Amino acid sequence: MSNIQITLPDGSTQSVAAETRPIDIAKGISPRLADAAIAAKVNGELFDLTRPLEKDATLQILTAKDPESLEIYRHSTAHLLAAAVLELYPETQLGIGPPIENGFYYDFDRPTPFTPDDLEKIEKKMWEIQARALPYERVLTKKEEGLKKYSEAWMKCQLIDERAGEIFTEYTLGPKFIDFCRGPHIPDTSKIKAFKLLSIAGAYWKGDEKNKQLQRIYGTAFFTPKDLDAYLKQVEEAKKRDHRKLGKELDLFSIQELAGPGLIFFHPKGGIIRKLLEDWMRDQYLARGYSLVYTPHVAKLDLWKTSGHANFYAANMFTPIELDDAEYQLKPMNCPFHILIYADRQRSYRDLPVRLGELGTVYRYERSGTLNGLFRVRGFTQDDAHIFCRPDQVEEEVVNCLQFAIDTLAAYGFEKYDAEISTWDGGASGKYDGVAEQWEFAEGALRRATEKLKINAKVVPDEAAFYGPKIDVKLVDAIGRKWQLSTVQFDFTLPRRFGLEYIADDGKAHQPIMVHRALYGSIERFFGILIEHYAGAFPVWLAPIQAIVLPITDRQAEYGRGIQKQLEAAGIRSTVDERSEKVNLKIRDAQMQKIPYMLVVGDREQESGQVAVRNRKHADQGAKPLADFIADIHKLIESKAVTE
RNA sequence: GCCACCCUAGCUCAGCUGGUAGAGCGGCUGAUUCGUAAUCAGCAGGUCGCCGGUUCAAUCCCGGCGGGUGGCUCCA
Repeated sequence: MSNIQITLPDGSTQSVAAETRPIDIAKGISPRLADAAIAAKVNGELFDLTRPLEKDATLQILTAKDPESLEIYRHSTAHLLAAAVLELYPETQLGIGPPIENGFYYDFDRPTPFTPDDLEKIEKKMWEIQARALPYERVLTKKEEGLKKYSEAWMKCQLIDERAGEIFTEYTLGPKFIDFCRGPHIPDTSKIKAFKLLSIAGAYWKGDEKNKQLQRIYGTAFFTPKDLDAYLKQVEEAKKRDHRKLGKELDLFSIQELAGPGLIFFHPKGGIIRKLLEDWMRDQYLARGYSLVYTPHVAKLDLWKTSGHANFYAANMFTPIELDDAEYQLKPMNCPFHILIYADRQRSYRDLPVRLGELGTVYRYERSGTLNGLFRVRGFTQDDAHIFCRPDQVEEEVVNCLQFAIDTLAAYGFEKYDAEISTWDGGASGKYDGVAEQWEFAEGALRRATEKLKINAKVVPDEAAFYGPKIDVKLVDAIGRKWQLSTVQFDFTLPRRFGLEYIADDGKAHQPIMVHRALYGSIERFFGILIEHYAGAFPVWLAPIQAIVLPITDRQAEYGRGIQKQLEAAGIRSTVDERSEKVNLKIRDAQMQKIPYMLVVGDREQESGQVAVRNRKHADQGAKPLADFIADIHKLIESKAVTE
């Protein structure tokens, strides 16, 4: 047998017998490396540690430190899950079982659904198999043979049929489990140290609801129990911040069964926050050259036929309302209304850009299963604006929109964000409206705008809306979750459908470029994100109650009321807690309501004419004259500070 | 919409294999007047989501409907 040359990452080379396995080389380097090894990278391709090396190659041994490792490890854990399911329920058919962002899942087809009790049983069985240190073995099978061998396994046949080459790889785990899989995997189950099955869900085969619905088991896995624990704690933390929970506890909003799902009621405390969000946005509109408009909530169905929504958006609209003269449609979008305003008079190139902004409430029929608190609702208000401009103005408009989006994020305390440009498929599928020239022009404008603003934007091909390319901004919240927020989208379709035009300097009519943009996205959703980002402890300028006066005994009640009157006069949202309760209790309640400032007043303060300031985050701040406190809090409010 | 699970006092939840319900918090009343995260006592409060079925008897078992949670799908 001839020797092959293996080059390691440090540049050193070794000559080894062909068919040597990466794990052998790792052992040769150090037993500890062999022990820590998860997989190998051979000429840039991921390899099992036990897959023989056939020719000269560069070799990297992957350990838990390498980013690819966790995915491989989770993928292997998914196989372990499937093997356990097969041992317990041999009649089960296997779907797919990939690693995902925070773990893995495996899809199964079986006549009876899994129960939460099954999850426990399966987990136990997984540990049993884990203890056997079963190897993950790579098997090569011919396509023909495979199809014959698995003729009774319908999902496997489909996968082999669609994806397999002439020879495909399978991985076995113990006597029963074998799966069509590209790999690679960890050497054996003893490497798996920490995992947990999390939930059961229905999922359609290949994600298509026309297909059979399978049973999906979600789980997660980490290299150490400590990491798993940390992850589960983070999930707990996210639960504590759940805006639905906080919305109830802080009395911000509700959804009323009698009124219908997906429809939001803003309570007084949520209402004041909404008012502030709206004011901020309207002020920004006016400061940035937008015009404010107001449009109706319904319009004749004919409008939606002209816009095309009655056709392609029908599934997401409330059904039309029959009146005596015509059918009316609750609006799912603001665009056609803004277009009507644009088209209501003749426009000169000198009038452009026309920027029409509105906080427009729209109603969309979302399937009941997709509704989710404030995040996905059936009635919501978009901070929607449409810009109609000349081609030579496009780039500046896009830059301004993106700058506006970034300023919005900063104003609410979001420091990190991602951007994504969604482009078309080059016209290959024919599913996109407009011509190549338009797409290239618009996509170029988006790209140049991100370069100019030094925004790192990922380009995602074939993800655009059918009517034009777009850029989406995703924020990263306090606990690292990403939320899709702002969007800037070109629209090649509506200007054409409505015959929009302006008279250019050549005296001829031209079609304006139309840009949709929403920065909060939806006020409801943005509110929900804010609740979770701040865990309900809103910045002082947004806090529904900014200060609460806490008299220690009834003797200071009147003094306390006087303080509150002065706060009110200074424009500070405040209350007094006059209950005959201990100050400890009042503080506890105020803390739980996340009120930024508690002004404790006892005999001492009354005599000196001061207030003892307690901050919700920094506790006791000592006594000071009320005027000083008012000056301090005014500074925070005026600067819209996100810390205090 | 589909799959699984859930719905018991205002809130959070307990209630064994069917025998018409409990706690804590909250509310009300009274006592207490207290210095930086829960003072004590008493009282009130529920056709156990709704409709139907099985049963001598249903919060519990079965079916339908409504609402919610986690997913699938979609997106603001």
